Amino acid sequence: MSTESGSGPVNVAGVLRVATTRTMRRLRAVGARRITLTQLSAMASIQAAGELTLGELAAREHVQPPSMTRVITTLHDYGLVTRKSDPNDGRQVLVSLTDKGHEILAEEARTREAWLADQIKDLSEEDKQTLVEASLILMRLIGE
Amino acid sequence: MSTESGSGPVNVAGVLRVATTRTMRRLRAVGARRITLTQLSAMASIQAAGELTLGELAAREHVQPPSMTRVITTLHDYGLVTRKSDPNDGRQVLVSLTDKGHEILAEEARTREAWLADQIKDLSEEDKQTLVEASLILMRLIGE
DNA sequence: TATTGTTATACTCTATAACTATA
DNA sequence: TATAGTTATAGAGTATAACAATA
Repeated sequence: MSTESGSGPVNVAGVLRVATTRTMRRLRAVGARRITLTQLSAMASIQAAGELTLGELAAREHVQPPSMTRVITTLHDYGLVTRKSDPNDGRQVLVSLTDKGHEILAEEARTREAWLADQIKDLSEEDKQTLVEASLILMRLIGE
Repeated sequence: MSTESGSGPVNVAGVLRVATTRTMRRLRAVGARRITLTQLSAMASIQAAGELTLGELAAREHVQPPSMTRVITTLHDYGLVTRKSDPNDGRQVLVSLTDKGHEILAEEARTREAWLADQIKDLSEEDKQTLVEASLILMRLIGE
């Protein structure tokens, strides 16, 4: 967990934790106020899958089913997702995006990331590459 | 905001947002259940400063004063921080860690980061370095 | 009057436990 | 009886608006 560098051993986990915590706070604070980060993330997963059960979605997002029920209920109230019973197994609920959901997802993703993208745009190509690589390492690390 | 690479332009902000969101979820979920990430982060800032006002602390943590009041109230209830009026300006509240606070901070930081550190330990030195560099770029980007 | 912090209020995110419906 | 999802409940984290105390 320690990496030697110019100034001695580095607590990688600690540095990463602080950076992640503060980046999340900023991303939340900067939000467009219509769709939350959690909802956006869920919608992105639904879009990627096309259609999937609530349980699968909860697993992919690493949250418990009751948490996902809430997210989906809100998105359904907004008219952004559809829910229907699986014809083969009435216990399961199949979730997908509505047309409006696809539109809003694209629009929100742009708006939501505008601030971050704006900070990033002046970075060197090398720094951008570092951020992308670190993101990929993280996704691998946390199992997604 | 786009970085050309082998497979075309990359949405750096988007990739980073997803990675950050999921890493935070994992870090919260893995927590030791006594002290939260927010409290831990506040305590680390207090320790770094030695003693500081509630307002300064809120600014460093990028939260509003009422949010920090809550965090400090909880930590005070736990006996981990002291609050006293600034003798030179009765409006201000000076916050510092108690002995127990220092102990718990050290212990919690270890426990809390253990999971992440465990994932990280098998990475190549190069990947570790990438995570550290990305963290530093992020901290610079979000203004801390 | 301006500043610092607190209280009141509200909303999101998340979890666990208990319940319902279906298999 | 086992599984998928929902409802009930609770606590953390955060914000804005209104207030109190001090300068």
